[in-house]
Amino acid sequence: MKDFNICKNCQIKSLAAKVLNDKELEELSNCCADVNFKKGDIIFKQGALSSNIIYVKTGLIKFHLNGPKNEQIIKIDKAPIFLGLPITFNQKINYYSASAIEPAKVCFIDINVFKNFIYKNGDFAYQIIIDLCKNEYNYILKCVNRTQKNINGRVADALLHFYIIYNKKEFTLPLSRQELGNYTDTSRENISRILTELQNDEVIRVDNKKFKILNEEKLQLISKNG
DNA sequence: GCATTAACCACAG
DNA sequence: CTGTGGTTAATGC
Repeated sequence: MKDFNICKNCQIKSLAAKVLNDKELEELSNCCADVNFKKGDIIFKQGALSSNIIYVKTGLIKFHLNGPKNEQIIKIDKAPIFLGLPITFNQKINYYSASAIEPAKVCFIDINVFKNFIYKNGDFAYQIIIDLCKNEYNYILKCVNRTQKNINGRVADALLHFYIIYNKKEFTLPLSRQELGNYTDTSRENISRILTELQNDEVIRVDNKKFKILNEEKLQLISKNG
C-alpha cells in the first residue's frame, strides 16, 4: 500500500512543493520514488535519456561533463536542490552528468505530473522559475570569476565554497586533487603547489583530505585579489 | 631584458 | 593518486 502522505509529511520539501495543496501533494506522493545513492554514484549520466524530475533531499552533488579535453566539474552543490530541470524540460539527452560525492537521498518525480502542476498552479510554477533564475545568476557569476580570477583566487573561492557548504572551518574535502583542479580550471600540479603555499602562509591547514581554514580574512582577500 | 604566471612533462613516493 | 622540480611559452614592466 502506497503512502499518500509521504510528500505531505516530507520535512525537506522544495520551495515549490511547499505551495502545493493536500490533494496535489497526494498526487505527487503517488508518482515519486526515493532512491539512495552512495558516495561516487552517478545519478544521471551525460548522453543518457532524461525522463524524470530529480530532487535531492540530502547529500552533496557534483555536476560534471566530458569537455573537449578533460572532465570538467561545473558546480558542486548541496541538497536540497533540483537536478537538471532545464534538461528535463528542454532536452531529451543529458548534456552533463550528476554524481553524489556524499551519500544522497534522491527523489525521482514523474515529469508529466510535475508539468501538470506547472500548468495548473501558478505559485508552483513561480517557485520553479525562481529556482532557475538563481541558477542562471550563479552560473554567470562563476563564469566571470573563472575567467577573470587567477588560480589562487579560484582555489580560494573553491575552499570558501566548501566552507559555506559545510558551515564549518574544518571539513573533509570530498574531491581528489585532480577533481579540485577540474573544478577550479587548473591542473592537479598547480593545486598541489597552491595548497602547500596556503599552508606555509598559515591561511589553511591541510592534512590529506582534511582541511581547516585558519585565516578566513586572508582567504577572502586571496579570493578577491588573487 | 627580466619577472611573473601557468601549463606541461617527468619522476618519486 | 600526490607532491615536487625543471622547462617553456606568453605576457607585462
